[in-house]
Amino acid sequence: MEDKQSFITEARREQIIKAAIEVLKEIGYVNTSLAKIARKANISTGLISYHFSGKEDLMNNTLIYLIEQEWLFVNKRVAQQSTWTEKLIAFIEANLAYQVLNLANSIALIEIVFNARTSDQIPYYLLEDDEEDLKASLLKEILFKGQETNEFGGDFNPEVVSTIIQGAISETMLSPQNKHSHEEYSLELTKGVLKIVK
Amino acid sequence: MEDKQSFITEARREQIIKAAIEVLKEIGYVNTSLAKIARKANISTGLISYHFSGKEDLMNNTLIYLIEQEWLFVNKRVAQQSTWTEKLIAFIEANLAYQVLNLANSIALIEIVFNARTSDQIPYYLLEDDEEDLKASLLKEILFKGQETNEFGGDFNPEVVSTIIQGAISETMLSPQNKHSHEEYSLELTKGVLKIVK
DNA sequence: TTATTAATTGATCGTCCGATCAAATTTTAA
DNA sequence: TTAAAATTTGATCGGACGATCAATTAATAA
Repeated sequence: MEDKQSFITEARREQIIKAAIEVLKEIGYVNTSLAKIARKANISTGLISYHFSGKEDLMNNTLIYLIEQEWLFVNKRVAQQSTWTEKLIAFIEANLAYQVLNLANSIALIEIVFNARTSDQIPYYLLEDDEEDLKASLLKEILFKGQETNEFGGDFNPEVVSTIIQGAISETMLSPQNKHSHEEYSLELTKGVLKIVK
Repeated sequence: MEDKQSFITEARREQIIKAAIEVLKEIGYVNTSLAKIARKANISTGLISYHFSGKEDLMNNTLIYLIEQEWLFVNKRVAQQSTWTEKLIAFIEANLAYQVLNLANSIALIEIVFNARTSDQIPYYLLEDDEEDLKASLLKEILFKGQETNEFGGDFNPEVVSTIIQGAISETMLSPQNKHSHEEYSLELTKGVLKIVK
């Protein structure tokens, strides 16, 4: 039946995507080829072209997969909290935790974001997402609502603070801080953010 | 004479590097080739190989050039200030200003950092620099000294705050904030940072 | 001026890539 | 069981790449 077929196809597509993530992590976007992804997945090169319309399509689907995985993880933890302060802390901690727990995913995400481009050749990292980026929207919502309900102070710009927080989270991945552990960084970051919003 | 020769060579090398920066900005690292750089510089492909040992060598030299340009700009502005608070604000504002004034340089820097790799295949963005990164060292010094001299408060970790600031600066490039101008962002960011360190 | 060295060209080589497709295999439906 | 459809293989194609190098031109020094 269709269900079974689409199930097989879906499983194969996920297998290919996971192989792509591994290869991206190991050798980076520049050196990643369909042949190497096929070898990693123990399938033939042609099979990738059968399930994806080309390299670009595979990379786009891998990006979507990675963004969704991250979103599911972060959103789950945030949703468990009730106050905006708790949600804000959960957001930061969940992001940092995800990076540690899913290093390959985080690296693959970076490799794609900084190399893949839209059909009009604009790199994803210079794209103005806003509406499409669920994670960024969630963070902005937390900051806005926390301010509206007077749980946070009024002396900060939610848009700007949102960027600061996202930057601080991203930067952690890029600069391996030996001096302090991840827990320590998480603690210090939330402390600093609370100083800004409270 | 040697001086004249090395002067010509140096001029040619800089011409090639500047062409590389333009091409990197326009089409990204993945699509950048020596042939395209040569065409941009109106020279033959072989000439690039004459002045650089290969593509990798050219990219490494371009990276060094870009880092130095940024460093000269930022350090100059910071050095003009006397107090650590002034230096900290100058550091942030100079970084943001450089990105706006030298967009091509900033984009080319990103393209290289996220794609070029060391001889042992470690991507630069996962490298633990610390000592070599003058800009990062300067920021840490400002935070440390400001704390030592009690110009800043003691309730923050300089290493962590350094990462937060660098992340916030980098993130500005990546998320074009339409809502607020660069000046506004600069103002809000320094305000937030001062809340953390004061 | 002339011999030597430096700088530059552009054609060419081998390699790897993404994409294609006829053939083989497996799965599904009748 | 059998015909049809879906899945998978692996060889092959044209193209772009980085690198090389003999040949040419320009600059320098004697």
